[in-house]
Amino acid sequence: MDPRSGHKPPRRPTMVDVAYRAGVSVKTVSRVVNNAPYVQQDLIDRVLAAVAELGFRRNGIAHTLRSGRATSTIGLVIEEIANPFYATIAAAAAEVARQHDTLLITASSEEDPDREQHLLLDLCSRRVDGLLVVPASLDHGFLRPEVQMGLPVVFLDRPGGGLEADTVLLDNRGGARDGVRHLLDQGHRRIAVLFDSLRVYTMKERVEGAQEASPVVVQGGVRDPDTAARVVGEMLDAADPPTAFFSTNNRITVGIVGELWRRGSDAALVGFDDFELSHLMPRPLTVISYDTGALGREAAQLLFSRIDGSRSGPRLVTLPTRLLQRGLTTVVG
Amino acid sequence: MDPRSGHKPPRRPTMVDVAYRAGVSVKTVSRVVNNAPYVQQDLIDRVLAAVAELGFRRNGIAHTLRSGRATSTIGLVIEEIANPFYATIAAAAAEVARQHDTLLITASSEEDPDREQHLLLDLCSRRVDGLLVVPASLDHGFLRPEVQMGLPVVFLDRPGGGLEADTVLLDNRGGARDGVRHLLDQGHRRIAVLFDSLRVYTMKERVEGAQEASPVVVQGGVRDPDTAARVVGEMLDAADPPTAFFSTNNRITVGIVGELWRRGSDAALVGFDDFELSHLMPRPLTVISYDTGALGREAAQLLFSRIDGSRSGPRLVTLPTRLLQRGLTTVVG
DNA sequence: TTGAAAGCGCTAACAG
DNA sequence: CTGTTAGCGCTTTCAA
Repeated sequence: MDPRSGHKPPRRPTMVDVAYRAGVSVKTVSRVVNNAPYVQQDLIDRVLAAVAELGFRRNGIAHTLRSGRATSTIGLVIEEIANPFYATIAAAAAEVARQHDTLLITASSEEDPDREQHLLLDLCSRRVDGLLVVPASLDHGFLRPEVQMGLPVVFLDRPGGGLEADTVLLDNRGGARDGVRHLLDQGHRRIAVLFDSLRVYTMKERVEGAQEASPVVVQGGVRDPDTAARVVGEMLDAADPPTAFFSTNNRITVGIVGELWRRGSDAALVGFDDFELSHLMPRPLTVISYDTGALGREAAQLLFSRIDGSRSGPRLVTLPTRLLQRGLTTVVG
Repeated sequence: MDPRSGHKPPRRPTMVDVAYRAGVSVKTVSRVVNNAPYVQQDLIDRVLAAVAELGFRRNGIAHTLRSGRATSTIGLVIEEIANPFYATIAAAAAEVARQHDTLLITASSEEDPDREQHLLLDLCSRRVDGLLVVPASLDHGFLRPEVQMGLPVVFLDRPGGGLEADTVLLDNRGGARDGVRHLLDQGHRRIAVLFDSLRVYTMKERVEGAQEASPVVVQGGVRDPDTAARVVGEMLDAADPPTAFFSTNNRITVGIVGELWRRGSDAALVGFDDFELSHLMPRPLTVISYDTGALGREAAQLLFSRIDGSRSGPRLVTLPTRLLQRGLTTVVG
């Protein structure tokens, strides 16, 4: 590019530039910029004028490096930002962070352990003040050096592996148990439980919770609503069909709702997770609900208590679930 | 605290520590850590061993300050992280960022112009490489110095004010026009348009687009589903009721669906925004759909093209909408 | 191929 | 109250 082409020099003004322009020392500029006390109004005015004229803005990088203070940034590693569950967690964490004048870097692991590790270590390099992690892998030992040097880590939704750290979980097992008991109370004895994979912590807990309540028919590999619909169809067409279904997540629940509605079936349905518009589903259902925001909030609060210096042993918080009636009570068709 | 209480010194090892331990110079450590060429394998091994033993991790703050390179961070300021619309935008932006080895700081303005300004300037201090902004205020002139010094800014969903910058919008006006025309084609002549506030850019565009297609009855102040339901009830109970409703966002749409269902009304409904589970709504409806992810993706791609040096004039991208049939086709009741 | 010295922009610790 | 000096941890010269 032609250096004479009139582009403003892309170099940002520094405190030295401001000091020169205002005719004061750099330290005075620093004091004014940081609202330090004991500066003459006269100098304050001159500095602020120079700041405005030059378009100066403190370089937070240099500030953080020199002062050794916190970056006022925390990291959140989740599976998928667009998923409403994680989005709600992120929003709650961001709000707690804001109360501590801290910003949130959110990144998706996409369930990939390598990616999770890469992201977490990158965040460590950036010297975040703390880490909120929905584990995608079973081993987080690679974080141990960082934790030993004072980096607080909180796991949420699932326990982390190979690292002692605060953890916030849902009562998956208890919720599932309650859900199946609810069906038993209504007289159901043939109950089918649909789940995706037992390798996912929450799913395993939920299936086991269901089994604690009653012997049930379990069916895995249900990874999306369409599969759920197909599986329900097959079960209802088979001999001695289930009179009730228990779903272990809301994607499965939605698939079941659709299929039961299409068939005009009156089979009962209890599903883990509430979801938006569940009250407008075309048939009644019961959901196992919980406070997703609380998950993020509790985790973030725990994190900041550590950042603020709390040194007690690792804490485990388990959040309760509750049953709610959902769906339109007039049957469609 | 007792200094002898066995806590590991919270001081992180630096390249100096690693160099000392490996018996090499700091510069060699730097070379190894950064995978620079021309280092003897022997030294590489010793340095890596020392790195592992000490739990060294490069201080990204110092790296960024000294090298003057990008922070590999971009900022996204939206209204509300938990809202699926913004969550989808954030996910798309994060994915594009990832392709550029960049992390995303997401912050909510909560529609508060002061908070928006504070957040944006904070992000500038942190020397993010670029800014993605869903405007909450009408004037972003305060960003001009930063933009002049080379900070790329892209507005999305709404135009920014007082600042020339790339912008990515939806075709709100055209979508609304198409929606109302769809109702006209079906023979409807008494069409009610429900909206929240004309001070919101997208809402104003949508209402005006509807009016471009046909004279309609407009009703503002509809800020949530319950209000929408109440308003619909009042309209249907009045003399000469509308035969069709046009909703300007999905919250209003959901409220209308519920009320029409409760009344068993066969009034037609077209709503701006598609939404999750719209296909399971207990009555037919038509939605004006668009690719929310594309909004975030286009904006982020535009941002990175600027970060990578593109210097053409400000660009405006408008994304298309399309009509889709939703809802269960058997009427509930 | 390796190292010594300087310095990124800022603030801590002094001295005045 | 204000200024000078040194240095955060790293990378960029530039010698060796």
